[in-house]
Amino acid sequence: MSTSLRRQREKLARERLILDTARGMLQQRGYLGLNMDRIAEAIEYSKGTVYQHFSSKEDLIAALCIDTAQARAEMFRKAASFDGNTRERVLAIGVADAIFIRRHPDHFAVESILDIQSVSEKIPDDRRAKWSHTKSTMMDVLTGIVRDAIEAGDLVLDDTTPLCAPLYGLWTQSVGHYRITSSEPLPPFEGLDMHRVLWNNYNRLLDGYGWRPLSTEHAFEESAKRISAEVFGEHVPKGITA
Amino acid sequence: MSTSLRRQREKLARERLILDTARGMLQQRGYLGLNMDRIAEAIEYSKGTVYQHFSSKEDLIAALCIDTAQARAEMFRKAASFDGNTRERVLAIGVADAIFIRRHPDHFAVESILDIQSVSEKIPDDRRAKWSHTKSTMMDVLTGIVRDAIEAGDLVLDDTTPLCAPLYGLWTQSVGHYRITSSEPLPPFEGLDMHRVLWNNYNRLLDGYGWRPLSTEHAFEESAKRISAEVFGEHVPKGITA
Amino acid sequence: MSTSLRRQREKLARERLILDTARGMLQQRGYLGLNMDRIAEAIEYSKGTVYQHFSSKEDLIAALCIDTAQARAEMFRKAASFDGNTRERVLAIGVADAIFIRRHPDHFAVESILDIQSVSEKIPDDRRAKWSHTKSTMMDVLTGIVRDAIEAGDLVLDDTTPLCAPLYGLWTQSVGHYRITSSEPLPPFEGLDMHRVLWNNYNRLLDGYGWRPLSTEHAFEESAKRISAEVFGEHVPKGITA
Amino acid sequence: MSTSLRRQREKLARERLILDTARGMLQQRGYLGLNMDRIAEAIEYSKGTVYQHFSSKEDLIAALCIDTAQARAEMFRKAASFDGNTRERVLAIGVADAIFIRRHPDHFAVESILDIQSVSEKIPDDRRAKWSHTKSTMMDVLTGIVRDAIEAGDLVLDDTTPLCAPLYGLWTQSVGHYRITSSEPLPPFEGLDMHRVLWNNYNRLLDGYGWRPLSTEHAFEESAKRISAEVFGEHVPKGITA
DNA sequence: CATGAATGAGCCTTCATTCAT
DNA sequence: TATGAATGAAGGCTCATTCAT
Repeated sequence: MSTSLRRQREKLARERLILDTARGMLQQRGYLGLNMDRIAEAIEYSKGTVYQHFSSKEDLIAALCIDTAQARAEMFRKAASFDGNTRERVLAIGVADAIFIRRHPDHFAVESILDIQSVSEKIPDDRRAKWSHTKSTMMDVLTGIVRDAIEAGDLVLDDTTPLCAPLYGLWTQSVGHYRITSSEPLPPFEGLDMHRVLWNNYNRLLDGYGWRPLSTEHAFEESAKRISAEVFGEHVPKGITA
Repeated sequence: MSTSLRRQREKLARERLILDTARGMLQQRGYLGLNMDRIAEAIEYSKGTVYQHFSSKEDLIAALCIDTAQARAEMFRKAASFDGNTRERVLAIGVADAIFIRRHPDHFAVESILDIQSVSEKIPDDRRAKWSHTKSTMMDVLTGIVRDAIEAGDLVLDDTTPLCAPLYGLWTQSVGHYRITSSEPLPPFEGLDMHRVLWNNYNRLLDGYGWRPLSTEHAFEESAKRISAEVFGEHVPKGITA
Repeated sequence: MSTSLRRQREKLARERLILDTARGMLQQRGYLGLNMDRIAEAIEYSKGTVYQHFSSKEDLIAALCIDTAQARAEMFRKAASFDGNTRERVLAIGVADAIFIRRHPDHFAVESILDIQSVSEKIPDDRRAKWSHTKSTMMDVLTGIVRDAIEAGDLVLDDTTPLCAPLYGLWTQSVGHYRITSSEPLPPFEGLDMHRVLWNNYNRLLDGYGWRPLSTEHAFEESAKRISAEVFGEHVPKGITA
Repeated sequence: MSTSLRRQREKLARERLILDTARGMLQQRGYLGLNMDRIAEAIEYSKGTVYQHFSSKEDLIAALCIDTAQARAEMFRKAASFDGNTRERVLAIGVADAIFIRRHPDHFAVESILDIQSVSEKIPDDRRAKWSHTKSTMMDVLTGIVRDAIEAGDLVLDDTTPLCAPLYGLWTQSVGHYRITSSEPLPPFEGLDMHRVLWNNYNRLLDGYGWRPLSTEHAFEESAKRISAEVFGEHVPKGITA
């Protein structure tokens, strides 16, 4: 029946509305400022209605996280499919992440809430499964690039180094960079463009792995510009180019 | 008078007791699981007594953070004074941090609480000042090593690269590593020794900077063993050596 | 819909219940004896419900004050419209106030709480506005009578005497009388009917102003009886007549 | 022994110190802002010491009240002994009170605290007795003047009017004036010099009683100036003269 | 006598969740 | 299905008072 189809659509739209509202609140007032009353008021529906979509506050936060992580995964997928050499493609991930952080500056903070045990245990199983799946999807994209690089001979890893090692280097830097820049800058970093330093460190690390072409052999800033424009239709994020 | 000296000692001991108890709670139940009632009950003193030491819950958390950060700074200082080349000394910091993380697996989680605005604004000025000072101290140790490396000719940085750039690479990896390992491991990393991967990435990054001696020129695993033993009187942390 | 109308009614009834309960508590145990827990218990609703009506303890006290002040204003309005000469009308206000004090012996004590700065600053803006408005309304009634008296030639004020001067004389006596009688009576007043003394002093003051007819020219006790009966449907308060 | 005499002196001095400190606190931060911790800190003695002087917070407040009331009684006594006619002497009390209010603007607020039952019942018997005695003393001075006035033929009261009636008119106005001026001024009173209005009303009331000489027969403003200067060594308080 | 650490009842307020309508 | 009034456990904080030293 078309009625139920319309209902279906409306339900999805309301779910979107709740998520977007909650995200805004989280950004502005932090975890402690997020509460079900305020959400209900902001979306102009009742609290009961919110609970029809999300079984608990924790469930809502998990949904929020998954929602953003899916957007991130999609960006990574696009980045990985950039038409260039493998080193360009791995850097495309870096570009994607820089853009993502700019778009969702609060994502990691929300994510870290899910690691709190008392929160985590209230997430329904189906939601938890979806969360795992989303993260896996994201990692698969990344390991795919490394595999391609090895196949293409751009990267050579010795037997004791796992496939994901270079990825882990990029990953830790990205996460750490997010954490560090979300506090007050420490004196030695004050006034510096840390995004740029991060980008350079990506290259130093990959150079250290000997992933070809090295940063001394290729103008990756040019690549970054092309990736931003072609893949994401945006200007290259501040910091990646001088 | 000896009486007041004893009082002084008892006060310090109780402060220790509160901090240790609170730390344990934070580890087990997160920020929301930490509450003044529970602490008072656990230490078998009244709530009022807790408040005589810390003016608010936030003040207590800040004190907790400073307490651990001071231990970390002290470890960094010791590491930096290791009698070896500059590259060994910078890796000594990595060793120190690995040991620190093993000893205080919850530190960064606590630290991130202080970045929440609603928390931060309740920290008394004197405590806040101490917190800043502790962080600065720590960074000074690190920049000192880079300066020494440049002076000794072990490291050459071009004009566009700030002094702290290689540090930032290590720093982001350390922080990111902590964040990542505090959640469930993702599939590609499952079963791997991520400490070891981290340690290798430190070396790859420094190799990428051309910081001499390169990891291909020196057996840093040996250095790590010596550092652990000589500086910290411990076995080298799991992961740094194969 | 009739459902929501009933809800509306119930809500108002509960608000009444809370106010009346709180008033009783304030009377019996003072500001410090008024607490939200006790109120909730007394009305047999939960604390949360009380807070759905009044956003804070201070808000509740303000509401209490406004509630009673509105009753007072209404009594003043009725008194002022008494069909008699202007001096009778101004005394009608005195009669009204005597009845009011008998009905609400605690009102001024509550009112004085609102003057405490720490209390005042927690009153929400809308409530504060209503409070101001209520007080203004009351004063307008009073100045109206003076204006009428001057117009009718019953009262002549020289240039240096403001319109509200005789009012202020009545006002201060009323407020002072309230304050004084709420403590233990002092020796010279012991056993006396202070209401009667107050009433006489009203007349002496108005005589001092030459407000016609003077108390020597008119039997105001008779007027008081009529006012009590006709305007308020009550016996004249004890004290006004011998 | 002279030692114990010195002790005695020191004790009295400390009692003064505590009272003065407490008074200041009450003025600045109200009843809720007055607490034993803060007092002890301010006087730089320990809490235990404060409790050696006053058995409870309520006892302290009562002592505070008595202390100020004694000063007031003393001022009244001086005023009553002014060398003039009885009407001048009764107005001297008004002048005294105006000066008193200027010196101790918070006195009545403190006094009203003692009327709260839960406070009152914690006052030790000896303190309570002293409080009663102080108030009686004050009233005796006043009734003395009325008695003198009747004896001198300046005032004639009919049989139904108690001796203290005119006094009560002044008293209520004084107390009411204090209460009213301690809140925000209401619109009709805004911008007016209410002290002056009060003073005029004193005269109107006494004129209403026919207390000779009437305000039309004598320049009481001149008397007020003399009283202020001769009795209290101060300028006449603002308001009493134009 | 003086001290001040310790106490703990008491208070205000918040907010996730339920459920009758 | 939507509503939102009602709930009540939970938690942060204060402060008068006591008492061992």
